[in-house]
Amino acid sequence: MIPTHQKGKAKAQDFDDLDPVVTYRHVLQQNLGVRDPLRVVGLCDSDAFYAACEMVRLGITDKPLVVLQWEGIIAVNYPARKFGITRFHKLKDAKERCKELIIVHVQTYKEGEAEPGYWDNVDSRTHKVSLDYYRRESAKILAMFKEGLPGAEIEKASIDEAFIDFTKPVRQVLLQRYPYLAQVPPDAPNGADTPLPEPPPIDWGTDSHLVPINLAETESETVTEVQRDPVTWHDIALQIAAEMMHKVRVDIANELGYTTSAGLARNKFLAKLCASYRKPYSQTILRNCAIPNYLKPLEFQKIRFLGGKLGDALAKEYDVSTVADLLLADPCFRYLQILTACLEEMQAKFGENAIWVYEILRGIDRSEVKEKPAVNKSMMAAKALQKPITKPADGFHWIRVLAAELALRLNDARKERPNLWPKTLVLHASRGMSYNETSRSKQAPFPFTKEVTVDVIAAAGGKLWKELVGNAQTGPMKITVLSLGFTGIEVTEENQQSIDVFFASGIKRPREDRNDASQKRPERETDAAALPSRPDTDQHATSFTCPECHKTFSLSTKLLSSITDAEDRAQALADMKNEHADFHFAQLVAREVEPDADRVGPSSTSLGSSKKQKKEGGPKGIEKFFNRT
DNA sequence: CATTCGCGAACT
DNA sequence: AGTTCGTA
Repeated sequence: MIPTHQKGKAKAQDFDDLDPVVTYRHVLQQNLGVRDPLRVVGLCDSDAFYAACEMVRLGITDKPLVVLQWEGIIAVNYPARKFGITRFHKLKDAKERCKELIIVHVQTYKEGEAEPGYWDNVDSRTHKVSLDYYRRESAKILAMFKEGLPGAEIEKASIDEAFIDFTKPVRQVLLQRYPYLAQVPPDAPNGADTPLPEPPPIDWGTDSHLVPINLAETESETVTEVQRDPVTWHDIALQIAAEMMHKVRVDIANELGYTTSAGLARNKFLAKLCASYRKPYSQTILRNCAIPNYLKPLEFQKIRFLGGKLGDALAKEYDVSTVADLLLADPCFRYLQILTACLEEMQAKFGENAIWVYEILRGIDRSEVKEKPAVNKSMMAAKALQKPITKPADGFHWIRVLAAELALRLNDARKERPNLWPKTLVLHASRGMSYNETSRSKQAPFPFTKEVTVDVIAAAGGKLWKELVGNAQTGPMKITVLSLGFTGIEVTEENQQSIDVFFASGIKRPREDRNDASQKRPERETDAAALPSRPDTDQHATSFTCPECHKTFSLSTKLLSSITDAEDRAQALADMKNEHADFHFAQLVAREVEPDADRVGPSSTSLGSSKKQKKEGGPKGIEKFFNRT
C-alpha cells in the first residue's frame, strides 16, 4: 500500500534506514560489504591542490598564489581567495585585486626538451603543459594513506582526492574498546541476532565538525547542543574513523605540507558531499540522523554524478533544483513501489540511473570503495592547438613533443614496475572541440622494448599520423586537438625473455620447432642478438635487434598466439623490421621538416646514419614514407 | 559562464 | 578498431 504524500514537504519515510538495528551478528560478521550497518566511508581531498603543490615546492606558506595554464588561472590558494580571486578570472583582474599575487605557470615541455620544467616565458604555440609534478605529489599523499591506514580500502578518485573505507579497521578498534560486543551474552533473547546494548555516551572531540541535525541550529552552537540525538553504534563507528582520518591528515600536513579536507559518512556520496562542509583543513562528520535535513535543501546538482548530463536532464524534466523538490516532483521518486511499477517509463527518461537516483535522494549509495590497480590502463598526452595544424610538419612536431612526455612518464612508471608494457599506441586528432566536429583516431600494436624512447614512440606515432591524415581526403587539415597515448598497459610477469613460456602455456609451436624441440634454442638476449647474423634463414625468430639503434623488438604476444605457421611468423617479423626501418625514416623526415625538434635525440650513432640515409635516399624515401599503406 | 588536460568505459 | 560519452 502506498502512503499518500504530504504536499510541500519530503516525508520522514523518505529516509527510512537511518537507524538500522545492529545485532551481534552484524558486528561479528566480516563480509557485509556495502550492507554493513556500521559501514564508514571517508573522502579526503587536498585543498587547492595544484596551488598547494607550488607552495610546497617554493617554500611559500601564507602568501596569495595562483597557478596559471597559459592565460587562464587553474588554481587559487586560500590566501588569494581572500582577495576574491577565482578560477576563470583573467590574470589581469587577479593582479589588480592583489598586488602581491604570486603567479606560477605549470610545468611545460619546451619543444624537444626531454623533461618538463618551469620556464620563464611559456608559449602555448611551442610548449605543452605537464601535470607530472602534481601526479607525483598526489602519489606521495596516496602512499601515506595506505601506510597510515592499514586494513582500510582506499580508492584514488582523482588527482587530489581519495575514498577510504574505514569499516574494517574501525570494527577492530570497536571490538577492542568495547570487548563485550564480541560476546553474545548467554541471556540474549535471540542469540546472535539480538540487538546490541545501548551505546555509551560519545565524545565527539574537537577535531571534526558535525553537520547539524536541525537546520535552525547553527555552527555557533556548541557540539553538544547541536548533537542531541541519541547516540548510535554507527555514530561511534564514525567517531573512530574520524580519529583515524584526522591522524593521517595531520601526518600528511606535517610530512608533506599539504592541508586536506575530509568528510566521514556512511557511504561514498555523502562522504564526498560533507567533505566540503568546511574548508580548508578541516573534516566533517555526517551522522545518519543528520542526513535528511542536510540533503533536503541541497541542490541536487551538487551531488556526485548529478553535476553533469543526468542532473541537467532531471532539472529540465521537473524544473526543480533541490533534493526535496525532486522527491516531490515525481511519484516514481517517492516510493519504490511506484518506481518499480513505472520503471519502464523512468528508464526511458533516465536509463538505468532511475533506481540509483531514487536511492541517492534518500542518502543511500551502494557503490563500493574499490582500490584501483597500481598502474593506469592508459596513459595519454594531449595538446590543444588554438591555431589549428595545417601542415604535416606541425603534426610530426607535436607528435614528438607528446612522445617525449609519454616516454618520460612510462619510464618513470617502470622504475616502480619494470616489465610495464603498453600494448597499443593511439593517435587521436580532432577538429573543433566545442562541438562534435570530426574526430578520428588510429591505433597500432606497440612493440615490447626494454627501452622505450622518444624516437620509438614518435616514429610509431608518425606512422599513425600518416595513416590518419592520409586517409582523410578532406582537403586541408585543421586539427585543433592532437593526442597520443598508450592503452592496454600491463605488467608482464615475464617479458619477451620468456617467449618459450607462451608456447609452454598451450600456444602451438611451429611444426619445425616442435619436431626438434630438444634442439636447444638460443636464450633471451642472445636470441635477439644472434638474429641479425642469419636474418633470413631463422624461421623461429620472434625478435630482432636493430643494427642501427641496437634496440630489441619482439613480436607481440597477441601476434604470437595467432600465428602458428613459422613462415607467416617470419613474415610478420620481416614486416616489423620494415616498420622499424620506417621508424628511423619517419624520425628523419620529422627532423627535416622541423629542424628545431631534434633536441630529444636518439644516440648519436642513430643520428649519424640517419643523416647519411637522408642524403642518399631523400626524396624517394619521403615518397615511400608517405605513400606506403 | 568557461579551458585544457586526462582517464575509463560504453557503444558500434 | 575506432568513436563517443561522462567525469574530474
